[in-house]
Amino acid sequence: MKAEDRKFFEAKAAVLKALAHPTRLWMVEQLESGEKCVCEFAELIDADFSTVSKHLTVLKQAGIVQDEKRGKQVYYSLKVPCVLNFIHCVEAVLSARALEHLSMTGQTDRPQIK
Amino acid sequence: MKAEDRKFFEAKAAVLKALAHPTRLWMVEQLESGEKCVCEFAELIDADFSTVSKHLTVLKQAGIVQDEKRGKQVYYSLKVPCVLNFIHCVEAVLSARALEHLSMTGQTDRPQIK
DNA sequence: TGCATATTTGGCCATTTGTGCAAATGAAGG
DNA sequence: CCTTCATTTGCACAAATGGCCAAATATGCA
Repeated sequence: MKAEDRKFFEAKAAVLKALAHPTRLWMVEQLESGEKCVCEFAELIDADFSTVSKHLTVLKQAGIVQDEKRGKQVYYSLKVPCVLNFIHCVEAVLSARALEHLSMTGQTDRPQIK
Repeated sequence: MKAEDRKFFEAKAAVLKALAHPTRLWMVEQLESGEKCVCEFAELIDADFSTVSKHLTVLKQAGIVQDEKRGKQVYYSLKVPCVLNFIHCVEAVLSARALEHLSMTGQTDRPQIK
């Protein structure tokens, strides 16, 4: 594999890595309905402000969200909405896996997406 | 956030995490053109067999690829082809970021990417 | 059988990641 | 200027990850 190709794969992997955390994934989905400030996120999940802030920084560095300071608050919003599409594909992976498991465990339900 | 929701986000994040590595991402893209055995991957990149094998195991656990043993070799193939679509979205994120860098280093105002 | 080939597994170690706490920054309004 | 509120940054530490080596496992063939 060429060095430039490697760079490209590293860059793409970095974007996926930013999304590959339950809290950050949740944040991205929250942003589907519009911008939110850090305090709103912190209120919805039970985590330290600094933790929330750091997760948002990771998403921002990856180029997935953008921030805007208005007054005392910082508002985050989706910068590349198509990320939502592929989260649906991730759900397809889970469904495929669930089907397999189903036939093994007999489970019939699965958490709902809102 | 409810416990079941958290589980769901953890599951989705786990799938993304499996893809969030340059080597594994490369492997998935290689599979676009059809199944490959472990030795083919090991040959194409310069890595230990055990390393290649472990990466493939991660992808398999995530439900992204499937394996089939035929003779002495184990062939891996894509199980959920739609993952390829969202890799394209990842590239869109990179493009947006590249545009932004351009405008930051250039003389004009920064255009908003939506 | 026994041997060669293909792949997986286990151990070990360096590096990265996630988290909370405490301290620092920055804006708004007395 | 001083205080307050919202957010970020630095620090420390536990946990997870990636990589290689060596050993184990599995398959096909002589």
